[in-house]
Order: sequence, then C-alpha cells, then structure tokens
Amino acid sequence: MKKEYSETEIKIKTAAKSLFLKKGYSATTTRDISKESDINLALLNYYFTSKKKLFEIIMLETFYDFISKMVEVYNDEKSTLEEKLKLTSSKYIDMIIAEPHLPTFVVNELKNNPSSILKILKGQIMESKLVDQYNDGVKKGVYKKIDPIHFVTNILSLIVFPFISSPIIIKMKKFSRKEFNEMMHERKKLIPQWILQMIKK
Amino acid sequence: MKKEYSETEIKIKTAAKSLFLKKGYSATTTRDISKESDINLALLNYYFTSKKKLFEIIMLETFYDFISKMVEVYNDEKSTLEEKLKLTSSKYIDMIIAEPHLPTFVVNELKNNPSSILKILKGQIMESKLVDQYNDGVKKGVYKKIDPIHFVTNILSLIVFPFISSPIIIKMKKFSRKEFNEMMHERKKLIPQWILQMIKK
DNA sequence: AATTTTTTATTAAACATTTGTTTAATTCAA
DNA sequence: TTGAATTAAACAAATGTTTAATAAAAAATT
Repeated sequence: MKKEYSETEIKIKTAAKSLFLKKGYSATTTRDISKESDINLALLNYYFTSKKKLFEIIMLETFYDFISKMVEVYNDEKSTLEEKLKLTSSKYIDMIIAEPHLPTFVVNELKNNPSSILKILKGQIMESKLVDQYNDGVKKGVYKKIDPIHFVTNILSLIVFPFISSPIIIKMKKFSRKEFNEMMHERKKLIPQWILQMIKK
Repeated sequence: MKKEYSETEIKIKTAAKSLFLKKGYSATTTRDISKESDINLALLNYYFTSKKKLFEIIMLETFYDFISKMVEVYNDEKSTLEEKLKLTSSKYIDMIIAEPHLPTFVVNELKNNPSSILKILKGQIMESKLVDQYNDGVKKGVYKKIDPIHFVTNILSLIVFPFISSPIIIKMKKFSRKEFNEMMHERKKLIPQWILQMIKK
C-alpha cells in the first residue's frame, strides 16, 4: 500500500503540495514546483510521469488525512457523543490553523476528481459510532428525530466554513489573522455546546 | 456607476461567468470563452482589454449579488429576527440551487482578490438591524452573550457549507442531485430553528 | 581489492502545444 | 464617408513533456 519515497521525491511532493494548496492545480506550473523544491524540471516527470499524476497522489493523501482525522474520532468506542464533538472541533481547528489552505483546496479540487477519491468515505461516517450514539438519543427521546446527515453536516459546517470564509470575517470584524485564530479557538468550546442544543428536544 | 453593455459584451460576459464559475480563473482560457459565447477571440480584448479585467468585472458583480441578498434582508426594519433567519435561509438556498458553483467560486477566488472587492462588506452586516436585534436579545437576557460574529458566521455556515461539501454528502448518503436538493429545502425550515436554539439561554 | 560494466539519477536543451494578446484587413452601420 | 465592429492570422511568452548527454551509484567481473 505505502510507497517508499526517495529524498528527491519527497522534496518534489512537499513543494508541490504547498503550491497546489495555495494556488490550486491550474495556477501551479511544473516550473514553480521545480523551483520551490530546488530540483531539475525533468525530474518531476522522471519520478511522477506527469503533473496530473503528481497532483492525484497529493490530492489523495491530503483528502485521506483530512477525512481520517474525523473517522478515527467518530468511531471511537469509549468516548461519549459530547466528547467526540469536543475532540473533533479541537483537532480540526488546530489542523486547519496550521494549514489554512487545506479546506478550500479539498472542497475546490474535489468537484473535479469525483468518485474515485471519495471511495474513502464509504460507510466510515454515516455508520460510525457517533451516528449510532445520536440515533440512540433519538430512540430514548432526548434528541430530535432528524436525518443524521444534518447532524453530521452541521458539525463540519460550523468547524470548517469559518476558515473558508475567513477573508470575509476578517474584513467584517477588522480582524488580524491572529485575532481570527483566537476566534476559532473560542469555537472549540462553543461548537459542541451549539450542536447539543440543536439536537436536544 | 452602471455600465451599458452591448449585445456582444453580454454574450461574452455570460459565457465567461459560466466558465469562471465552473472551472475557476486559471483553468478557463480565452478561447473557451470565445467558443462558448460564439464570438471572435479578438473581441474579448477589444471590449474587455484582458482576461484579467473581464474576470474582475464578473467577480465584482457576482460577489455583490451574493452579498447584497444578505445585506437587504439583514437591514430590513420591519421583520423580526426570526423572520430574517427564515428569509435568508430560503433565499440563499434557492439561489445556490439555481447556481451550484456560486459558493465555491466566491470563496475560492476571494483569497486572491483581497481587500478591493471586500469593501462592499464594510459595516453592512456587523452593523445591520439583525445584529441590533440580536444584541437587544442579549440585553434582555433571552440570548446568550457571545460576540455576534459567531452568530453571523453560523448562519452562513449552515446555509452555504453543505453546498460546498455536496460531493461528500452525496457520496456518504448515496444521494442523487435531486435528493441532495431536497435535503437543502428541508434545511430552510431547520436552520432558523437551530440558530434560535443556539442563541437562546 | 581494483576495475569494468550496468543501472540509476540528474542535467541542460529542445520540442510541440497552448495561451493571452495584437495587428492589419474587412465588413457593417451611422 | 467616417468610425465602430468583426475577423483571420500572427506573435511572443509560457507550459508540460521529452531527449540525449553526463554524473553518480550499484553490481559484476577480473
């Protein structure tokens, strides 16, 4: 499954990922990548055949990282629903603060690379322990009966969308990037509370 | 302020908008646009000077349409906070269903065209009637005291993000596009309820 | 162990397309 | 008849990819 990458391959991949995330596939040139990674232009095709192939590898890895963070937490057997919410918020907000271009990249390039990449999702979320716990709450009459897709969607929306719309938020509030990040740290606590209020009867 | 556009200019703009929304700035070529609009390639530069200039015009108009829909509702003097929530959800979900590429386009190309375009936002939202009404509720002790930026952000998150992540949702639920749209119609009712529960003490 | 051979990695240059833009000629309308 | 609109062709720069030569490393042979 896992491929062993040489030093040069890693240099290329690292530079390419950074550029693809920042500027997207089309706006990134192979010469950009060769310059950023300080390798000869021809080595890109020597190791990765084409820009497209290189992109697909990076896209897959990045999307996998993005999703698996969620999948792991959602399927944990020991934690409660509330703990899962807290952990997800916290982990995701930290991850995206460290790599702010991540969500825009994922959602943006996703619409072009459809089903193949999305296979990872199959059942991993909608049949997770978290959704079970939500359904249990519904049965017990403590949570409202709504399709759990709304529940799952709302969590991700409240976590991820503020990052995607950060230019708007920063402008509206005259925030610095630092103040924006503080706002997102605040949300680590708030989002789990909000989600619980939303589902409670 | 408003420019009168000739028939050919409109043809170019319409085709360009459609392509820019679908594929983004870099992935759209001037020859794509000339083909789609069925005009001669040189006319693009004849009327709009450059691809960049044409894009900026479309970007500005599109962003303005996107925002002003919100600004109008948020600043309505007569309606209650709850009515504003309902109207915003309903209007935005209809708008985006009609043009599904809109949100990805806006958030995506926004990070490249920073302050100039975002000037539109100045005060229009954070000093809106809606935020006043929210603050009143806080004073009266019926709403929790949290920075209204969270309130404003949450509304937009719950409305817009599901569209942005629609490929993921569709895959997770094995939805057709039609079923996905139905889910979004459901949310017209749900989002105002959720938002109210989130802010209530 | 030393030398030769073979394979792998790296490089500069070239190639063929694509792309945004311009030119110069032609058609159309006032 | 004059100015605007439209066209086909050309231009220069950028871009993804390949080639052919060289350097470095690994393997095989003496």
